[in-house]
Amino acid sequence: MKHTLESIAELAGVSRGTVSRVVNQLPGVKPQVRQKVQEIIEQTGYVPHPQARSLAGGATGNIGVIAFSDNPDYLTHHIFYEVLQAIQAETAANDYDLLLFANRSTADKDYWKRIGTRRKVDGLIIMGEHIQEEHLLYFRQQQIPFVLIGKRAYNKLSYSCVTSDYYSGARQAVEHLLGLGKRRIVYINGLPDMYHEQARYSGYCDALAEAGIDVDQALIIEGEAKQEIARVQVQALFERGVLFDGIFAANDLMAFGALEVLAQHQVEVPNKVAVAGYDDIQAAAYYAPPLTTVRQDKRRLGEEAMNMLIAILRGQLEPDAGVTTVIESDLIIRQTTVKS
Amino acid sequence: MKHTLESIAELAGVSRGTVSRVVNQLPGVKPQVRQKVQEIIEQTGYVPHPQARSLAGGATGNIGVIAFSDNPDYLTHHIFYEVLQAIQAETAANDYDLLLFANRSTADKDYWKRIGTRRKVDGLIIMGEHIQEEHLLYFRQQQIPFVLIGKRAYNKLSYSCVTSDYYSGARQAVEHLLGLGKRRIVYINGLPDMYHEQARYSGYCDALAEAGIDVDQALIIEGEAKQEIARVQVQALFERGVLFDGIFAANDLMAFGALEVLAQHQVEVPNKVAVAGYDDIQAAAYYAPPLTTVRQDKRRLGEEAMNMLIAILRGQLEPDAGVTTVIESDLIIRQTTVKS
DNA sequence: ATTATGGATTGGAGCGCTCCCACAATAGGG
DNA sequence: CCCTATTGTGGGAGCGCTCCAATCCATAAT
Repeated sequence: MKHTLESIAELAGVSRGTVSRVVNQLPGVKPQVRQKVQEIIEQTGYVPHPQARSLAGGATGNIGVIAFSDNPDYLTHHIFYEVLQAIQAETAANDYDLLLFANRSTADKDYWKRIGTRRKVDGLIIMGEHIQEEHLLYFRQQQIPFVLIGKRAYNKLSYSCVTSDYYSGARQAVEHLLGLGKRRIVYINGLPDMYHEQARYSGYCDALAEAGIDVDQALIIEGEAKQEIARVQVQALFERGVLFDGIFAANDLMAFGALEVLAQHQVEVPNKVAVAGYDDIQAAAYYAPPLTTVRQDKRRLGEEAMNMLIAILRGQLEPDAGVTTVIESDLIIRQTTVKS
Repeated sequence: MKHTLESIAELAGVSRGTVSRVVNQLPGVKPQVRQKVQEIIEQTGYVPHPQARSLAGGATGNIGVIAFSDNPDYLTHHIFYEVLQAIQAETAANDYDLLLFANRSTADKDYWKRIGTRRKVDGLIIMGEHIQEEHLLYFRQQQIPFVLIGKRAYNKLSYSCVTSDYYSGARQAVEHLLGLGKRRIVYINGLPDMYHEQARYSGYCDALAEAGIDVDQALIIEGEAKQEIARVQVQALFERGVLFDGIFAANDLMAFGALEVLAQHQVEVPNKVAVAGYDDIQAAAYYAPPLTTVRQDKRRLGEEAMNMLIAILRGQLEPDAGVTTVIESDLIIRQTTVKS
């Protein structure tokens, strides 16, 4: 039993237009008529046809999520899937459906453009490490409203985003290490050209500054944000004879890499060297020893991004308003810094 | 510059119908005409409007994935997100888009029905632990072709599915434990009413049988598939004074639970008791000691499911053909069974 | 009672496609 | 060279909706 606007209209003894107004909660319908129509809709279980609606110029009722990452295991990477999960829940709660895209620049170079050409979404949440200004300019030009998760600096672009407080997260971690009496704290950076790496680095520097310690560039490690790279680089520190008593890594896997090297050199953790990571991936709690790390609130990250996007879609927020919502992070103290 | 069938038709000097036939690769167009039209399409970058197409009775170009799970962290749970990732990649490669649904029966009870009423997908991949026959009957009745990941037994229903080989996975794990000389192997089951739990249990029994060992029901533990439950139940084994020298758990988290209790009782692993898990979640490799476990090939699970669904959508496979594709699993040997 | 006024309601046009039938062009057989 | 098969092509109808004049109907003001 398929119902359409027309069939509902007939049943209610009104016209198509009126039913449409009721369905879309638009003004200009007498309360009694609205009520009557609503009853019929309830009885029949009528649901508007999304494709027809969207073809006629309305919305699609879909939200897109795209992850820009060259990592084929993008979902596994960091905390994507936990954020995604929150977004999905929020999307469903707001009666939208969720389209999941993932762009690996290595494969189909222009994959991400299909979001524009196919026009299947009303709005977009953009995540990932490989977001380019080009991408955002395109979506803006295609008039697809978007919200970023994670902040970035661009020349020509003002956009809204949700980001966790990397500055304060890093600062908490480093202050914690300082509080343990550590003075020479290595910072294992990821790719330093990203906004959040800079924020973390500032947190690191400010924490040291407040403790009256100068930043020693010999303790700053940069490179790809991978476990293997961290391992090699911490090994190099040993070979160069650099002394240190603490390590703060920009993500948990890099902390694991550092811990492996420490174990190889039979350095006592946390007594000789204390280690803190970032992200609180599931494995962090299970690592031996369990890893002290900064936990991002992935659920809120996703929720706030959706709320912001919905505000934009409802016209309550300008698409290029450039609002930034910052989500606090918590330091989770485990045994790489404090003996249980 | 927006193009439509009509505008392309005009440019090519043919009719809408002809262009449509070219776009959809239908027969009945002279080669030269087809070529000509194809050129114009290429030049203009014309892309058919999916909503219009679908309204007019065509396909949506979307594949849905739904996870039935009461766990709010469904994506985190087991290996969902790794399978999802593979599905996404495969979907994109086949020029479909992916809609992600997640049903928690606790929240909106009829959430999953929107997939039927909204008709946004051409086909569905169904995952999760809480799939009911009712769900599948509904999708069948709504004529939405689907493929399951994981096998199940239903009365009235024949469906196609992709599942990993739980029987052989379990058997490999148990044979491995037997090979270490273990004789009294505990099996920590999840919810035993599921097909794959039964398959695993058969694998366990058959491995024992071949080694000439009788199954001792005192060694079989059942309950919810959670770390906490496993912990409590292994603790109970100690309290009851049950002797054992091996543990095979139906998932990694339960293996972790068991290992915690062993550590508390200062039981040497693997010498006194060897432990194997199932799934190979990321944390398994990082656990102390690293966990021997059965790795499911999540990528192939997703890929095969998509391939099967696409075959159905192309009419190459009957929706109710009842084909089962079995994906082998590998035993990953780590230090809970073999000292490094 | 009559007209202005503004909100409620109607229904046509059109979104871009697929489906399908009618018709045109071509090929084959006598 | 004409008549019939066959294949190729054109375009109307319609999918279910939104948008937008045009029209209708109350009510209040004259």
